[in-house]
Order: sequence, then C-alpha cells, then structure tokens
Amino acid sequence: MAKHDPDLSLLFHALADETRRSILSRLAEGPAPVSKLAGPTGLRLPTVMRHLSVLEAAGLIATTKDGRIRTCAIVPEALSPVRTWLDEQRAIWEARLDRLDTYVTKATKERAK
Amino acid sequence: MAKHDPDLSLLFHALADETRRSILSRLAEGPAPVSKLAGPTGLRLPTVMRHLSVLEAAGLIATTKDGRIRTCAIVPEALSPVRTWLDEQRAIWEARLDRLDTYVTKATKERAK
DNA sequence: GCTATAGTTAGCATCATGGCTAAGCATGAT
DNA sequence: ATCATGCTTAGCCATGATGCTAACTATAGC
Repeated sequence: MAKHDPDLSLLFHALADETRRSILSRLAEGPAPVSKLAGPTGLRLPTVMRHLSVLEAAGLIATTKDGRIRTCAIVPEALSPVRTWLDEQRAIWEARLDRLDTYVTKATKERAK
Repeated sequence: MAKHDPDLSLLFHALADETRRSILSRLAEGPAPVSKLAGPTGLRLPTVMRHLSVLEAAGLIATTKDGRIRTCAIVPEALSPVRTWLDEQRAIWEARLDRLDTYVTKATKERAK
C-alpha cells in the first residue's frame, strides 16, 4: 500500500486548487506569459509563480523562457493518467453495481417463490 | 475568478492521496467496516477515520452505523463532476490544438508556394 | 549607461494536513 | 455486571501549502 502512483497524487493535488484550475482554463485559450496569468487571479507574482511550479511539476503545463518572458503552455496529454484512473474506477464500481443488482434481483426472485 | 466549484476542489483534494485512493479501491469490491479498511493501510484507526471523513465530505463515500459497526460504501456517481470537468477541459484543449494544427498546416502551405 | 519591465529568490506568517497516543463511549458477548 | 470490541474524541507534533513583502537578476528600450 506504499507509493504506487506519485503521478496521480501530484496531478490530483495540482487540480485541487481553484486558482490553478483557472490558470489552466486561461491557458486553454493559448500560451501566455506569467504576468498575463497573474492578472485575473488578483494574486501577487511570486504566489502565482508557485502555482505555476506546482502545475509544471505535475506535468500539466510546460514553460519556456524567451528573453525575459516566460511563456506557459498547456500539456494536453497530461490529463490522461487521471482519465485512465477514472475509467478504471468507473469500470470496477459499475461492475460491482451490476453484480449487486444481479444479486438483489435473484434474492428478490427467491423470496417471491 | 472567485469560488466557482468548491465541490471540485474537495473532490480533487480527496483523490490526491494514495491512502484515500487505496481505500476507494478497497471499497470498490464492496462495503466494509472501518477496521477492515484500516488494516491494509498500516495506519492507526483515528488516522484512517480522518481519511474517511475527507472522503465522505467530498461525497465519495457514504457511511451508516449499525450497532457499533460503521459500514462504509462507495458513492458511484460522486465522480461525475470530475469526469465532466475533465471532458470539458479535453474538449477545449483539443479544439485549440485543432485550430493550431489548421494554422500550422495553412502556414506550411503558404510557405510552400 | 540608465531605467523600466518581467521574473526570480529569500524569508516570513499562518493555517491545513497527516500522523500519533491516550482516553472515552457505546454495544455485544459472557 | 463485567469485559472485550469497535469506533470516536481530544490533543499533540511535524511538515507542507498558501499567501505576503522585500530585495535581487536579467533583459529591452532609450
């Protein structure tokens, strides 16, 4: 039960913050420099920088520095582990629900005898 | 850019922990009492209890107390907001990639003239 | 070279999180 | 009535997350 998916923890943690999600939404419209991202948040630059670090550490964004401007861009495939995990869980949960449903149906029939 | 989806933050935060995800996986096989959940984690009961509280606050599990045993069960539909958000993001990101692709293609053709 | 701009780094305050132990309470078994 | 079981509460400690200010670096423009 130790450390199975450090990735997933990083990803979920990065997504667990409204500010970071809003930054992602903003970036969905296209790459942007740090200050443009900071603007709408109402937060100070260093604070936004740290949010960006978290996003980058999770692999959700990539940044490149050109002159004195750092441009941030989304990494679209970064969400796939999350999606995969979600799909797995849904599969298992629904399979169980089916079994439970079957069981209940059978039990009900039994009782009806 | 204020508080849009407190739910999403709760959900993502609940999922951002390996222990909690493993508890969910365990619960996917069927409802279980608190002690049965605590066992595999190697953590103490109070600690597990708090993980369960987090999961319950996020709506991911539901618990009922029968006698002195509290039974925990998964809430299958709880993941749908996450799924929805993910789908939205993918849609936007991919749309943008398509536009970018179109642009690049066009630009390349232009250059080829 | 000087100045404004864009990030960056360092350091601090505060609160949340994740773990623990110890003690308490309610219920089931004897 | 007593005791074991299963959970719960209270409280502590260490660490990490989130915000800030202030000071620093590095580039662009003049």
